[in-house]
Amino acid sequence: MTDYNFEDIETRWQKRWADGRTFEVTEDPARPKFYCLEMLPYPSGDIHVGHVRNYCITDVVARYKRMKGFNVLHPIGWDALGLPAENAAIKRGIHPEKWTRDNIASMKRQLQRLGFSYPWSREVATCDPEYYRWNQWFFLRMLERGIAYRAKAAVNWCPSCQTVLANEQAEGGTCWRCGSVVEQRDMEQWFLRITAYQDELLDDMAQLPTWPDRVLLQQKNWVGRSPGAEIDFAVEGAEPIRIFTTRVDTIYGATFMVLAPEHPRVDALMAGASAGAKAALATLRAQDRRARLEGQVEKDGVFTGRHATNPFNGERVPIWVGNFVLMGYGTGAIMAVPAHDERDFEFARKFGIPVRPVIRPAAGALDGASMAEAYVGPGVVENSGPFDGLSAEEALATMAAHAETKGFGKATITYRLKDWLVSRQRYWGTPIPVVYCEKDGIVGVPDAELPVVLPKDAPFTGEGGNPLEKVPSFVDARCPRCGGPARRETDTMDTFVDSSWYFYRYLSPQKKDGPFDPSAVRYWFPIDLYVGGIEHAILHLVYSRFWTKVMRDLGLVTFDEPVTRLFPQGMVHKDGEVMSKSKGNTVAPDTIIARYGADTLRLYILFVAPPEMALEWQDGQIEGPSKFVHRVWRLLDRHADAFAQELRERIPAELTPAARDLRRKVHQTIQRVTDDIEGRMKLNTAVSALMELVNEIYRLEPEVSKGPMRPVFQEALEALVLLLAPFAPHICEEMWQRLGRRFSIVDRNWPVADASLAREDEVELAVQVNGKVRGRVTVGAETSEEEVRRRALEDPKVQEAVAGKQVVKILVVPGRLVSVVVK
RNA sequence: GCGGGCGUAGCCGAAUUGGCAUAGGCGCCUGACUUAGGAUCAGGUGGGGAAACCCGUGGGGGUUCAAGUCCCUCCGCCCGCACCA
Repeated sequence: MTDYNFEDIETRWQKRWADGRTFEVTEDPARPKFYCLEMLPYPSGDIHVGHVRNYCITDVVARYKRMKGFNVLHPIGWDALGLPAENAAIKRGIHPEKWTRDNIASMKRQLQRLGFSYPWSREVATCDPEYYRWNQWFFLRMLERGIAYRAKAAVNWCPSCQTVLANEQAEGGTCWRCGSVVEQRDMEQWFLRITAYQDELLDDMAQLPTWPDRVLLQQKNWVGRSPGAEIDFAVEGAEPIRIFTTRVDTIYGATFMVLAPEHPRVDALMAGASAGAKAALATLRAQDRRARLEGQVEKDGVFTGRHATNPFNGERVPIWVGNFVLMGYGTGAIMAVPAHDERDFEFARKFGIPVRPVIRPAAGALDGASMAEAYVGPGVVENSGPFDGLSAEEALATMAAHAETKGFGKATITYRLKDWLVSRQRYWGTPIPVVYCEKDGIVGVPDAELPVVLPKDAPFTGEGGNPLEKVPSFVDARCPRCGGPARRETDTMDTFVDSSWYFYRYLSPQKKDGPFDPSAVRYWFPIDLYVGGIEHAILHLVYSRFWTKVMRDLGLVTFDEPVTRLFPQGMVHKDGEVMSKSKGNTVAPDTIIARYGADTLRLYILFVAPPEMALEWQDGQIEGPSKFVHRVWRLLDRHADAFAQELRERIPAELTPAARDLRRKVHQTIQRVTDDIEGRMKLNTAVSALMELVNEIYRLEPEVSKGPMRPVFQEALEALVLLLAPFAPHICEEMWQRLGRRFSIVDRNWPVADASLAREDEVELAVQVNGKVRGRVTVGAETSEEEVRRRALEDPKVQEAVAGKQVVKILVVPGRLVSVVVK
């Protein structure tokens, strides 16, 4: 007997895989392909358990698919640009590149230590100039088409990260990376016109039927499509003010108008207002923006002293400024219909503004003076001149059309989605490839001069400002058009640009004359499975969809969506909290591997919870999978070498009951493990099934491992090793070899279940009388329903329960139970 | 507040379509082997009860021969969204 020396076994096979280039793949039209993708890690320094979970899931699927005969692409890379590297440079004086490369090297060792089946020749690091040159190339293509543009806008500024952020990276008014409250600043910045694709982002969800609803719902909410109308309200002695509403059907009930405090017309309208009113306005403007955005501030407002005219009924309505109206949405101005909008109602009651119902609910008329809350349900339009009698729904279209005919409005659609702000005032990102020429303005760097490379000698002082600005050799440039002096753009790109298309680069990572090889894309795309954290639902997963659509319009790909199946894995918790560096509750995979081995860690992570659910890390729980691996080791260690020496014999036609039991369990397990991986990815129950198989082999080992039934035992051991291989690949390679089989198990055919062998010969049926189990009968699997019924009623316990009563009916659920109803 | 998900032994979790609740694992108990065991092997392990039986999937109600699963209602936890006109 030999000890299970996992360290020796694992390092030996990892080396063998590397030396044999086992997981390298090329396009092979003769075989079906499977593109198995995981979200690439940021090289922070350590692989954490969350990564391990993500990559264990994909590795099982990748190895399984390969054993099934698929040509599997399962690559990995590094999301290697970003702020932490630069902060390390400031704090510790290490260059971001060195910091990043060192981290990549140690994390790569950690991944290899886990035995993941990566084709390392395809490894991509986004900080490589040969990678980010294609960011620049895409940017120039977008610039040519007006998808990339520079504009002044109110943007989110993170004072801690010292850079601007995109809208979705400042959700809730806080920075996605550091959590600081962001400030609003008016700045000129670079944007990508994602809003040009907003309808497609919604409509193409129809092509993503296997994406989880919650992800699609989040994306849908984020795009925030609201059909409505824009209406111009005339203002006495000034230009009209345009409002946006989704309820134009209620416009006859508008009793006031409200502008956002930041609305550009407010100052002029209030020029003649009292000092008190101006002070009130200043108070509104000083309110915390984040709190305002989240509705945590009590509604407040100030009357401007001016009036507007409702174009539908010519009525004069007072113009207010209110803190609940946001400049960033619609036109920053609303018509307020307190009778039919909760917010307007609250405001109107606070300031004593009249409430006039114009929708009549089925339950009866409303009274504006006494109603306790706004009525927002359906009904019939009333008090609305020529539109009376229409349903509210009909009125929406009719009244918008009316406004358009009369020239004071039109039907429109407003979106919450804003263009993607991609410029960052930091060093460790992709330089935006443009120069500013005094004569020619903004000029793109010619393709031939790409990549624009980050200078190595930038000063990292941490004193604010982008280090690139302090590198004259970088900033001073020539205009490609006129040859005159020009200033190079020092902003760099959002790192979400890098991750928007990295999965194309894996296909041809060395390609010099383009971002990827189109024929490789035709072979490998779309991605068959994409596993990663759900926190990217509205960030990376929206940007990636957008990027592919842009690439399609550039003629680079022919499809609309890059990912067929998205599988967000659950988080890893410890002590009831998300495991994270900042919480200080992390578990280092290295420590676990040193103590238990990579195979055990992999099994534990997959076994302890279903992949989509939160996993609560509990130290003791790993003992189960650890014992299991040892049990497998001892079992194979007892028998493998002998089988390797023997001639392979056929399984006898006649089996002993024990051999029959074992064969049945083997084929049932093949069926279960295959179904569990294939369908709902229930990898936890797949591991359970393997544990059951091992328990059964142990139970039957004394009877089946010797004598004429020995080939059945051999079949069981080989099936076990094959089925376990995707989960615990090292020990299975070892055992496959010990069984006298050839390297490598990754190419072995996945076993096929024989349904006739898996079927039970006999089944025990529970017999219920009026819903209670009163007896049991064991019958052959093929017994007729008639016979089952008869046998059920023969059972003495059942007879007792039925005695003296009338049998109303008998239901037989094949293979399950018999239900007798009496009265 | 709105939307979605979840709630099963002491703990992590199983349970195709409604069909014997608690598979598998942890922990615990007993035994075997042992100088020893935090190793291994075997057995046991929802609650009550001497037993027959009864009760049990967050609480309450309903549909059904049959409910963890379907319906209503309440409670708790988690995740999204949240003054978006």
